[in-house]
Amino acid sequence: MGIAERKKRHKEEVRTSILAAAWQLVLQDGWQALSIRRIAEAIEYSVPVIYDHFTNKEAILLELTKQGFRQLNQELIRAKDKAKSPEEQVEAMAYAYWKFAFDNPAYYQVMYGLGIPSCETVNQISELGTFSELILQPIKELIASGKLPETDPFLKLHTFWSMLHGLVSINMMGSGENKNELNGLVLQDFIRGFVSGMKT
Amino acid sequence: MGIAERKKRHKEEVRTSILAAAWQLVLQDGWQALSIRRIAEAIEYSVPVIYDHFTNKEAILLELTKQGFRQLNQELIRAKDKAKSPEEQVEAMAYAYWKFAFDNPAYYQVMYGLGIPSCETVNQISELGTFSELILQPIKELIASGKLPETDPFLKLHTFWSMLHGLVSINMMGSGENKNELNGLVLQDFIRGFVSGMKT
DNA sequence: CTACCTTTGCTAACACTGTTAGGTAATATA
DNA sequence: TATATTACCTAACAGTGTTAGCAAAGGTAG
Repeated sequence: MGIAERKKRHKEEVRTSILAAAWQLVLQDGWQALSIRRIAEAIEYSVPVIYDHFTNKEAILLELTKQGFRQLNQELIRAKDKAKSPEEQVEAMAYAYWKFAFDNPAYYQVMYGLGIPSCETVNQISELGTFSELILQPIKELIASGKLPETDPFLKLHTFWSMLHGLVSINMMGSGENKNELNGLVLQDFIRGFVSGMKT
Repeated sequence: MGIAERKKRHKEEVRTSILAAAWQLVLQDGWQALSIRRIAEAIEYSVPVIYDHFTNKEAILLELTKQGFRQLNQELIRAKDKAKSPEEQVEAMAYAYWKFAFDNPAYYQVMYGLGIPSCETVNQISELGTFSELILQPIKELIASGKLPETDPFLKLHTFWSMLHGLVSINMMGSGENKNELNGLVLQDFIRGFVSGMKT
């Protein structure tokens, strides 16, 4: 039954080519220029073929969102592994998160801004679980070693993530000039306020 | 020359009716359901009339964004006037910002998420100036009274705004269940970390 | 090898979207 | 009363996401 496998493999190839084409189009011309017809043209198939692989345009965006979180998680793991103490791990992950966002603005845009993340779509991103636990671990260690006041680790994670996202989000739309001046400082200010606030 | 004035007044009426209709449509069916044709139908005019008042659909969104900031500014002023010390003012404004966002999610969505705030559009929102100065003032007072280390007030404003936006943004998409539990706590955690961090 | 059936892929359409060209009828000015 | 302006509309263009229905190729069974 190698035939069925070959077909399945080919179908998989088309699927990934759809995602690759979509991603390339986004990198070239931005999210607003992404359309089903353009994807179809890029992969040299007709439009309905895309709907054999994805039920929606939103499903394609969802998949790209997952890709984004997978890559972000990898960067976070890499940063975390380099650091030793939980304090340094949290700090390094904050920097890595920030760096990922500004290195891959297109990813960051679809992971948040676009897709209009409703409750339903958010729950479909299993990668968010890995993301959470990645940050949760050093926070729990800090609590266990008594370096954090008696707070809910989920609450701390939530605060950490929220603030970091806010920093990235606001700084990404910043008005050209004073942007470069503040960019680095703002992150340092956050690190000082949140992360090193846990060391005491 | 009362005729020209009457015409001008009427034109103004149509303009505001466009904005009112757009806003009502958004409140009813969400941003995704807002279209020029639906607005035209609601105000009982043909489609091109709308383009006599707004060059774009984006221009309508921009105007609604400004409305949102105007209302937010009002709430901030109200909160600030109730408080006495600069510390309490900053704290009260954080609460007011949070409350505004969750009382008017549609406004908050267009002010940030939608419109894809680029550098150009952001610069067109003059209300952002008022917003900034509103928060900047108590921060500067804190610096002047020596309660803050020698930092750039703009940097502190930036951090304050960013974190607050992040909190709101992440908590708005939260997954139903643990949302209600954390909502209040997260803001308190922020206040404790940022505002009371300035008191020392 | 032929008949059948499933899969694969396409054309063409539907119902929308934002935007605009061009014409008509009403209104105010000379 | 003639003219110019304004107000407004119909109709179209070019694009969007999505789907119904059909043709052809592929593999399967008699």
